[in-house]
Parts: sequence; structure tokens; C-alpha cells
Amino acid sequence: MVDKRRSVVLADVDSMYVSAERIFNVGLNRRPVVVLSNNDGCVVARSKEAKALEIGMGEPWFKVRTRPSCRDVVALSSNYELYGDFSSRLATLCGQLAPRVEPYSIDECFLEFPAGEALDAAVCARERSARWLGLPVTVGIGRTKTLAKIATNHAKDSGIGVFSIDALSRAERAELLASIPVGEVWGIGGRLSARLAAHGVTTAKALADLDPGWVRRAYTIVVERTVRELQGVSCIPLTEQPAPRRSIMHCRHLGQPATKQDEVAAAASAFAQAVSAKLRRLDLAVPAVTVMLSTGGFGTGPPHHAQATQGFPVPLNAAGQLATTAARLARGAWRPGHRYKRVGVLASDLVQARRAQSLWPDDPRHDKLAAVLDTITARHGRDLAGYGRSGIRGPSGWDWRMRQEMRTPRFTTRWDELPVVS
DNA sequence: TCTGGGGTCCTAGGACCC
DNA sequence: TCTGGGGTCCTAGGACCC
Repeated sequence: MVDKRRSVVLADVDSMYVSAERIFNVGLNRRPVVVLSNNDGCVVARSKEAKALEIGMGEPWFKVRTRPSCRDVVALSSNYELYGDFSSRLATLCGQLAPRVEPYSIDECFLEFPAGEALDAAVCARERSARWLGLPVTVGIGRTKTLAKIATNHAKDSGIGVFSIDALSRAERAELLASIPVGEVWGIGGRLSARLAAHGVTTAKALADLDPGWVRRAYTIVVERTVRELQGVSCIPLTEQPAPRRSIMHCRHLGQPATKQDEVAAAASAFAQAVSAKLRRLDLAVPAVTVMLSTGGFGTGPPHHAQATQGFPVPLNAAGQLATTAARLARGAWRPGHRYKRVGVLASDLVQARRAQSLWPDDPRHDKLAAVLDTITARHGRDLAGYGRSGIRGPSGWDWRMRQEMRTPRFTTRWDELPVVS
């Protein structure tokens, strides 16, 4: 009898950011390496050697760097352009192997196969990724996405490259699920695991043994789906065609807190131009823009948030209009006496740009100007040219730009940053 | 001194209508 | 004293993911 069932394969790059950095710098091999978030704030990726030093995910770098045990750790600023490029190479590689592929995140790809073909394909994906891209990949196989996630985590924990949860007997599978804390199940975060624990549910097995109908009434449909997926019933299908973007946000901690109205306006204007560039690249337009200011929660006193929204008569994506509007909104939302640490510009309810009209429909110079500014920004960064005073450092020396002092070159996407072999 | 950024989906509750 | 019901739309907030 032909087995018509499907298997989900998850290909997950080991320490993606560190692995991408190591491709161009073999000196990083076998050393503890971490990659930092924007502003060089937190640790967002760790090599195996760094994990062994008990450096936690999300730990602030300024704390880690002072530990005696971490003296020899190499820290790098994140180079998203490099990681994004390797991410799309991995997706391409997977696409050549599988009839159906969903690039899920910057370091993960779901593939779907008829059940009998999954294991060979998984081995092949791992070999090709290592040989063709230089990226180490761990692969997990299961009947559903949630089970494939569990298989991948188990493969990583036990140091094997490929693992299929489908290959286990019923008893072995129960044993594996019983060894996994419920909070490690995909879709179950800190809040839900605390609530589940109150019901006596502390392992993946206990979650899988619940009645889905009860879970739906006691929790939500999201948790119900997770329970069914653990039981082997697929509820979260592969989505080959990503759903259209609903929102685009550009939100940053400022390199230095802003206290002046001009300062928040300058940052909002600059971020709006970044949003505009992304909108135009995706051929989207936005019917309203929101600016958010906040003081951040680590100082003394409660954090202060302010936000303001402005709608447009027709959806648009022009950099000049978005920048002017965002600057005005920021001025309006600003209140004296606060140290603003974070500014965000949000474009939501996005629509196709072709269906929208520009408020400046007849002047092609605006499109040309925007294109030129995008080129300058891409090549030289945001502080050289822009609308308003966004890019220019204030007279007081205030500088909102993020710190990124340890970024490697964008080897594969910039001609002038190509690696040189001598 | 120094603590990321960018998304999605779901639910509850209020406003409003007939 | 007694005080509809059902539907839709919108928003804020919660929870999760990487």
C-alpha cells in the first residue's frame, strides 16, 4: 500500500549569524563568538563555545564583557545584509530539493515531502548546505511542523545532524515528549507555560495528552492547534506564498537619548524614509502613518509612551511626504522633560501601491529624487543625505545613530566590500 | 554610561446599529 | 421592581515567534 502521508522537514542553521561570519573568517572557528543586536546592546547569537561559557541569549553585552571567563570572547555587530543573503541562498537550495518549501525565518526553512522521501532529502539538504554554502544545518523530521521543531531541537541537543521523530516507536516518542518542558514547545511561551503548569501540564507529553476541545475552551484556538499538532494532526500548513505584508515598522533605540523636540523629529523623519524605501521596494503604500516615542523602562520612574497617527487622503509611499508627516507627528507627541530613548515609525493596513495614487502624481522628479536618495543611503549610510534634517547631526552634537562598531564587511552584497584573497 | 527589532494572530470590550 | 438581543466594526492589549 502506498503511504500517502506527508512529512515535514525543518532545516535550521546552527548559530546562523556566527556561522555566516565564520565563512569569511576562519580565525573565528573553534573560538567563542557572539553577535550583538543593534546598538551593540544584547547578545543575539552565540557559537557553541560561547554557550559553553554560559553566555545567555539576550544578555546585555556590557555585562558579559566584564566577566573574567569571557575575556577571549569575540563580539561582532550584526551584519543583517550578510545573513539575509545567506538565508536566501539556503531557501534556494531547499527549493531545488523539495516540491514544497516555506522559508520560515532567517535561519529556518520548512520542506514537505511524501513520508517515505523525507529522510534521504534531509541528509542531502544538510550535505549540500555544508558543501555549497559553508553553513552547518541541523534537520528535524516530523508529521507536523510542531513535531519537526521538536525533532530539530532534539537533534541539536544530542549533537546529531538529522533526526526523525517519525522513526520512533510509540513508546519512544512518548518518552521523548515526556522529557521536553512544555515551555520549549513551539507556540508555548512563558505566560502559557505558567498557566499550563497550574493545570499540572509541565511537559510536551502532558500537553499532547489533553483534549483539544477542552484546550480551546480553557485557552485559545492557537493552543488547541498546538495540541493537535503534537498529536500528529497538521493544523499549521506550509505557506509557500507568504501572506501580503500588513505592516512595516522601523523602530530603534537611539544611540543617545533625545530630549529636544527637534531631535525626536529628526529621528522620526529618518525612520520614515527607511519605511518609505521598504514600501517602495515592495510596491506597497500606506493609508496612515504612526509615530511612537518612548523613554524606555530601565531608568528611574515608569516609562513614558506617546504616539500619534496621521491618515492620508489616499495611500502613499513617497519619502518626502512620509518624512514630513512623521516629523510633524513627533513634534506633536513630544513632551518636555523626558529623555526619549526609542522612536518608531509604523506603517499599517498596507495596500498595493499600484492601486494607490500619489499626491504628487505628475512630477517624475520626486521619484527620481527618492531613487537617488535611496542609492546614497544604501552606499554611504543614512547620515549623508535625506529629507529634512534627518541625517544631519544636531548643532549640540546630539547623534541618534545606532552604535555598530564591530560590523564585518557585507562580503556578498557590496562590490566594494568583496573579500580580498592575497 | 551601556539592556534589540520586526513581525503575526487572537481576544475582549466598547461603540454603534437595527 | 422590572430594563432585548444580535450583529459588525474598531482598538488595545496579550501572547507568541525568531
